[in-house]
Parts: sequence; C-alpha cells; structure tokens
Amino acid sequence: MAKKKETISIEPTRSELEILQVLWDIGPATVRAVNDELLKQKEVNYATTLKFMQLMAEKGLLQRDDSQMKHVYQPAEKEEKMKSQLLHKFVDTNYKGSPAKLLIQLLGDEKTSKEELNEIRELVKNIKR
Amino acid sequence: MAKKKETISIEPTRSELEILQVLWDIGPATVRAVNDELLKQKEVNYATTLKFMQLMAEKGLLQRDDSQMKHVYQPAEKEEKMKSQLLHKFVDTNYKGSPAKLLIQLLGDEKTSKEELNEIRELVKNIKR
DNA sequence: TGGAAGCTAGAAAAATTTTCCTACCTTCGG
DNA sequence: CCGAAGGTAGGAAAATTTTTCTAGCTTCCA
Repeated sequence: MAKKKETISIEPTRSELEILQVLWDIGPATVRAVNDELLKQKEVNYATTLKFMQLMAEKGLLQRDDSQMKHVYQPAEKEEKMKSQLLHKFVDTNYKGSPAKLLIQLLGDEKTSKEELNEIRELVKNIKR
Repeated sequence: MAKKKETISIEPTRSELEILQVLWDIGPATVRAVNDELLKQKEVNYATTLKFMQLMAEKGLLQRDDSQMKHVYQPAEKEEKMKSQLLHKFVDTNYKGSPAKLLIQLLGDEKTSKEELNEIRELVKNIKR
C-alpha cells in the first residue's frame, strides 16, 4: 500500500504562518489564546486575529470546532508536513532545488555560529550509517 | 579593521526575487533580456517587468545605468549576501533560529533523494576539519 | 525621410493581504 | 433580570503587490 503524499494546496501568507506557528506550539486554541500569544511578539488587534483565523478556516488551513460558543481552532496539517513543503519550495526558489547548496551556504556563512556548525556535524556523523 | 555586515534593508517580494535571480544568473542586463528570461518560465508582460525593475531600482534593490537609451540593471547586492539573509530569516521563522533543526528536517524528509543525502554527507565530511 | 519597432515613464487598475469598526449574541455575576 | 464582559460575523477600508495601458521619445532601415 502506497503512502499518500498529497500536497497542501494553499500556501499560508506570512501572517497566516505566524498564526499556524502559535497553534502548532500551544495546540488547539481559541482566538483569544492565539491573540494573547501573538501579543507577546507584536501589537495585534483581536478583530484582526479573529478575521485571519476565520479566513484560514475557510481556506482549509485551519479546522475549527464551533460546537461551543468559544470556537476552537487547530492547524489542518501537521507542522512537519507544512514545514517540509515550505522548505522544499524555499530550496527550489533559492537553491535551484539543491539542498546541498543550501547546506554549503549554511556552513560557509559567518552568521552561523560555531556551536551550530558543531551541532550540524554531529547530526550528519550520526546519520552516516 | 572590522568587517562590514550591514543588513539589507529592503526585502524582495516573490516577484522581485525572480527578477533578482535572473540578474544574478545572467549578469547585468536590460529589461528586454530579463523579460525574455522570465518568459522561459512563465507568461509575463514586458511592461510589468519594466515596472518592477524601475521600482526595484527606486527601492535600492537594483542599480541601473541609464547613460544609454537601453538602461542596464544589476542587483545591488551579491547573490550570496542576499541569500544568506533570506536563509537566516527563513530559519528564524520556521526553525526557531536553529539551522540544525532545518537540517534534521532535510535529512529525515522523504522528499530528499538519496543522492542529495549522500551529497550532504560528503559535504560535511570534507568540511569537518 | 518616413514609418515601424523598441524603449522609458506615468498613471491607473486589479488583485491580494492586512487591519479594524461595529452590530449582535451569549454568558455570567450581582 | 440587568448590565458588563467577552464572543462571532459582516462589511469595509487600508496597504501592499502585481499587472497593464498608453503617450512620447529614439533608433533603425527600407
């Protein structure tokens, strides 16, 4: 039996991704909870967050349980799946589809700390099989 | 003497990045040349490309030589510098600032081919010292 | 030399993304 | 029961990004 690998059709905008990230981090939540989380990062209006989450639910980015007065939202897709898709798109766009090119950039980049570099080396060493 | 590391202030939009990529690939070029390149990928209107490049020059994303009738444009920044910045922003947004997390995703991802994985291993092996 | 072809620039429209006002409903404490 | 607090939905507006039309200038060559 083959694994299903459909592609997520709707790509989140920046703002939508912020909301998704909050939900992945804290789990299913109300608009209020998400908004409170966002407030820790930047100024946001409750109505704006509400509208986004409603739109995202319509688009299929979020699922919502509206059986209660306080609707509870959660991401329609697992974080890993969405991130995988975003990463591959990023690699396609910026590294002509070659993850190795991305890695080269990472390894050669002054902004990548020594600790990060060591961590990366460890990772690959262990995977090596 | 300290190295300069100013941050590029303006972030390119998707469309702007496409144009930058063409210019990085083919070198300084006229709007016509860029548009022809873009046409290989998708349908684009000359006037649209022109307008983008004009705006990008205004924003400082491109530099232009308008001493001749056919203006010649080129990216204001080196590809590596811009890509580095985009990558770091991507890592911040999606991997909480940890490049290692990104790598884990890459290594664990079914969509990453065996060839790519091997290439990555080679890379890190060679870098190791 | 006359006109077609190619170029830039300005203005505007269209499309998408983001923001917020406000009306109305439900819940809850006094 | 009443009013305050907090919830949703609808409708717009604002801001940003993308697209296109067209006027006017220059070049080129038939």
